[in-house]
Amino acid sequence: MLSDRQLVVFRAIIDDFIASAQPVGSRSISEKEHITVSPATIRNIMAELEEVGFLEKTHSSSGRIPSEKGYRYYVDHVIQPSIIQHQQVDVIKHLLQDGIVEFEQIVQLSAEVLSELTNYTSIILGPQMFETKLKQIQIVPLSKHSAVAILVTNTGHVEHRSFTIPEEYKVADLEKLVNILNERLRGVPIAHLSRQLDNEFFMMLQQHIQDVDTSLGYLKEVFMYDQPTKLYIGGKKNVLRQPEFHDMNKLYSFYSMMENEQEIIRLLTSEKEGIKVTIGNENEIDAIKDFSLITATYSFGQDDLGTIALLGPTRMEYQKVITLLQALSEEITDALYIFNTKQ
Amino acid sequence: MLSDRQLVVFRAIIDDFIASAQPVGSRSISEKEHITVSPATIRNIMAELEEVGFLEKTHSSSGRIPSEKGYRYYVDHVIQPSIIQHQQVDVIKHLLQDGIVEFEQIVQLSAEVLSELTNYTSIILGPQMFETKLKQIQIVPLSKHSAVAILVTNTGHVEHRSFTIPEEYKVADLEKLVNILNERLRGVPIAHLSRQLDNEFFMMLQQHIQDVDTSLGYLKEVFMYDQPTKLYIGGKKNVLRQPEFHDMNKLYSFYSMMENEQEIIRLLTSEKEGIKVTIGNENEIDAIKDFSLITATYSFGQDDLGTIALLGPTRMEYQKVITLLQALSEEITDALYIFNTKQ
DNA sequence: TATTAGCACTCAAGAGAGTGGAGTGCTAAT
DNA sequence: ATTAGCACTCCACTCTCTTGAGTGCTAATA
Repeated sequence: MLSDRQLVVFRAIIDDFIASAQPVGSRSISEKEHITVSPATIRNIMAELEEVGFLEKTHSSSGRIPSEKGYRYYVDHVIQPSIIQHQQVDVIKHLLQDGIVEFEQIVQLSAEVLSELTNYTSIILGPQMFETKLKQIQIVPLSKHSAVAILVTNTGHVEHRSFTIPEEYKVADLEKLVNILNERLRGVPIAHLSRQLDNEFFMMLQQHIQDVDTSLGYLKEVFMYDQPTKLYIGGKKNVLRQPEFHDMNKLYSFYSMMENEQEIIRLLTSEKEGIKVTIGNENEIDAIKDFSLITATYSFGQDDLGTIALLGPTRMEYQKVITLLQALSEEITDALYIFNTKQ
Repeated sequence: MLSDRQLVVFRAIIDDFIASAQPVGSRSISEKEHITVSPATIRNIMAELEEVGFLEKTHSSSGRIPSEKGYRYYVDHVIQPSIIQHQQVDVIKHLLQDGIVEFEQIVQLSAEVLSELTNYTSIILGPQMFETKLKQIQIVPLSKHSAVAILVTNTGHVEHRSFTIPEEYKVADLEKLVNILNERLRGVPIAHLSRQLDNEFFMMLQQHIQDVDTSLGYLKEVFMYDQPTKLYIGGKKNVLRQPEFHDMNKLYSFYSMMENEQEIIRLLTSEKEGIKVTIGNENEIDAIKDFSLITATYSFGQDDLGTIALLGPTRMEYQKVITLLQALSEEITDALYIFNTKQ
């Protein structure tokens, strides 16, 4: 689509703008080492690139800035699968391999490191536990009228919830119930728990315990929290370092969005594997229409996908960030695979 | 210290500035309903207030703004223990009483509501668990080489950590160990757990299990996480609404600090009960030398203190905020008391 | 035919100068 | 004691002017 000449200039302009955040003039491009033509020639090429919609001017006599369409082309066709940023990935590699203590710690730390390496905001979405299975249910009574239900998964994840024991119940009843549940529910995917409770067990339980309705109601409530997908965010402060966001309204809507976990989860939840780049107005959410979002998936077990993402200005270091995310997602997948099989 | 006249004017100026964030002129004060004197008289009084250091000018012919010393006097001597903001407290009261499901949810929600009611940033520090006691230890094996240790407190709090089982161990050994620990440690304050493990049990355990050193080492590691004091923050975006913070450097240092949980915890951890106000430079941490911090404590059980705090500009609605925090801390204390005794 | 030097043109951004207005302090009159 | 009145100060705004970095176009060049 673009001639070689155009491509060279286009890339130079994008790289320059990504670094400086300032409109790029023909002179500064012609002065670059690998470019030998005069500013006038650059201007002609720039005019061509503007013609196809890859560049824009901020005013009639200003330098050029890349358009969103330009970034899109850059990401899709210009970026080369480059040499992976070894030094950077290594930092995280060490984190992941050194001592895998707790999955959550790793992820939290990865998010922080990632945002420091890039100066953007990093978001990591914990895997959705489609494949995670119930290992054990336990109920620890705290007093006559309250108890904690604890739920352990095969991945070592622990969820818990305290609840009040209805008057008419006895601890013994609960224990009986838990025993039955443990026998029958062990190995059931977490995601199917509440459905399971509804279906097959209602009848069976009736044989053992009276007043099934209430007890089921309670248990369902305990297990129903719709699997809180955990979210780890690092470097929210980094938006403040970008000149394009030195604007209170943009900042406000950004930080508002960042306080709304549900929205972020919706934004990042992805079915497809691989890297996805959405640029500026391609984003559905208004608050980040000035941002670019790059997401990569990592796998957890065979079917579960988690997401790593970076959120920064449309003027983002796509090349660096994409290779970094790609490498990192593989690292995490590997680390989790080891983590999984060790168990 | 201040005459009645001075006090009336002083309060009027502070209230005006808190509302407008603009230097206050003599005319606008003299026009207030409850003030009958002329601007010239106000100017004289203003000069007196400036003399004692309660007011400042931004330049020689500007209106007055309160100094930090002025705010200090205002907080210490001018604010009246006012009618409690019933409507506002009621919102939270309902939250707390409606259905106490999970302590953490309540606190999280309180933080959000608090920041919305005030337009400042709210921080709630979970109680330090001096008084919280161990209810039960459980170990759920996940595989041959890994297990999760779960720790339930009498307050329904659950902590967990997964760990690798050393080669030479058998699950049976662990179970024996846990049984012993459960017998002997039940009721021990969480804070003393690891000390207890060190002292008395070493010898006793030796009788039952060989290779005590290693097992103790593992268990200590599991229980050692120095009780992560949980932090709930709401309304970080609200700083952006304050004109005095429309400055990237201030914002950056604020948000940087907000990403540093340890520092916040250190800032809020308090030994004394009651409300504490620190204004501007009274704060030790540079990042909030332009802020005022108001902290109130709530009690959890007999000895444990948690903290609720609000962070806003020095131009803060002290009166409203102080009464609100006071009321809220009582509500939380009450709610927790009920929560505790129910168990 | 592609390149480039040259030139006229545009526009943002910054510097000065001028103005209006909101504020002050001081003094003299009430 | 209070206040009207006045001179004064300084910010904030507007206007104009200048500068410089950029453009597009044209005509000359290789």
